[in-house]
Amino acid sequence: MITPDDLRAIAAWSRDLTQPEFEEARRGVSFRIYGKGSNICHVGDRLESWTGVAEGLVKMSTTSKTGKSATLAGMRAGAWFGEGTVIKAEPRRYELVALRETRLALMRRSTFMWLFEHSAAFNRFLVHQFNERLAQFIAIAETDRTLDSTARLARNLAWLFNPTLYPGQDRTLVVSQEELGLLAGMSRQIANQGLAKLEALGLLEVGHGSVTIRDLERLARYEG
DNA sequence: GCATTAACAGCCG
DNA sequence: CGGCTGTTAATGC
Repeated sequence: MITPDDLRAIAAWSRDLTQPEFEEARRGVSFRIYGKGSNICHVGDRLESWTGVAEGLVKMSTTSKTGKSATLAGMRAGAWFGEGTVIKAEPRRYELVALRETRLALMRRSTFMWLFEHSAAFNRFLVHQFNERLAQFIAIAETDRTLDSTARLARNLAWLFNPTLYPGQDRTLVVSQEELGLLAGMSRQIANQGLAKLEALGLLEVGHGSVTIRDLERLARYEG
């Protein structure tokens, strides 16, 4: 079972629960580690747990009929996902890949359903998260075909700093240019060029193995 | 033109 | 040292 401090650290939603709700959540969470590049699940898998990223970096993507892979969301430590699959008790509709060594927190379906039935705070969190994801997916539908590589990079980066999905995060993320390339669907070299462009515009600052956001609003809206 | 892979020197932790 | 960065060359759609 996860310690209270660890749960609070990796799950912003847990901080708003009542004491009994928090204890119920704590009892239902366990961990699992995935190696770099490993598949967490394929389309159609019945990964029945609600899932949080405790450490690492995960890509959620779909593959079109023509075989092209498109990123739906990048998720860093603190992200939680899979509620749609758990609530509807249906197979996953997307692929999940660990872009680096990743530790996932798995919440039993029964625990999730208990919180869903009993906790107002938990439901508030779910609504906010649904709302944010919907906005992201609408953005994909609107613009994905026309965006150049730099704009795709900008959007994928902005997701990782979404203040609703990651409340209280600072402006710096430890992430390599290769990982950003994997996330945004481009080679490391092109990710490198894109970062240089965005840095020149003052939207972010590139460090050695890290990125610091300077202007999240403009980064999220960047379209070339 | 814009992307990819391969290669490599240089830098950083 | 090992990993990451910045850059170039060769090549492909």
